[in-house]
Amino acid sequence: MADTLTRTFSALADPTRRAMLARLRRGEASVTELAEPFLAQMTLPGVTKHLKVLEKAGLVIKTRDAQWRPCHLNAEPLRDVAEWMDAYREHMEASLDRLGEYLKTVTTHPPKTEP
Amino acid sequence: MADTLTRTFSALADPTRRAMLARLRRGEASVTELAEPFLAQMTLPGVTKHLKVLEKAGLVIKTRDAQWRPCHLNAEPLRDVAEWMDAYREHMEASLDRLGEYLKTVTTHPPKTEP
DNA sequence: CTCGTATTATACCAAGTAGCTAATTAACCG
DNA sequence: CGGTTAATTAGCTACTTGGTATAATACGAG
Repeated sequence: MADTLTRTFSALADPTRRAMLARLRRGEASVTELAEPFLAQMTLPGVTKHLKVLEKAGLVIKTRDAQWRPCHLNAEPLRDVAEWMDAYREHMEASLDRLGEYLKTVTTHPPKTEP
Repeated sequence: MADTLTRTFSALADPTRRAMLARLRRGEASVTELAEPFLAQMTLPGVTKHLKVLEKAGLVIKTRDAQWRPCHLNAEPLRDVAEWMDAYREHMEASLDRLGEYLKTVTTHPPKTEP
């Protein structure tokens, strides 16, 4: 279909999927566990579809335990993204400069948690 | 339409658009200059459409100079991506470990050029 | 084996995206 | 003004995506 980077980026281009990844950061979860926070807005098959996108991108690995499919995070594809972004590091800093020199006095930006 | 992160990720989820960004890393370019490497596979209006996606994501800023529209890179949205990825840094390292300890002996991976 | 729960697969629809060609706007140059 | 270049818009087709509902499969408990 497409190259790894494209698959990874398009998998990440959805708030639901990013939220699912954020959930998996806290540990393994079955499909229903994973789906639970979204069932108000979406049906289970909908969640499964999103999950499949993440799986194809290699961001999620599904194992088997009886009738459950415990899913866990695989951040390996994100390393390719990080590598790709490396080429833009200086441009990011440049855009920072453009935003204002005063930001430079604060040498580090505090880590934030993803919504 | 969608949140910033989603727009950014989906803008990046296309090899042509990533190549356009890579070109802009080397400096400003007009639309035709930007389009030139792709005209074998794509028409100019096609390029314009991609450019508009990048523009809406804020990754490209278009200015005016007579009948030319010089485009330049704006890496600022990428900082949001970098920030988002920060939360997965430890998982990336963990996935590295899982892939095999032998990879750790090769401390650096050779830099690649983006297609 | 049968029932209930967990999960996946199939079929379908609405909406969005990517590409094309052709036509249009905008700005320059003579 | 008329011609040329740069870039965009419009209108079309084909494909993909996100969602639904419904059916099918898999497993554990009785």
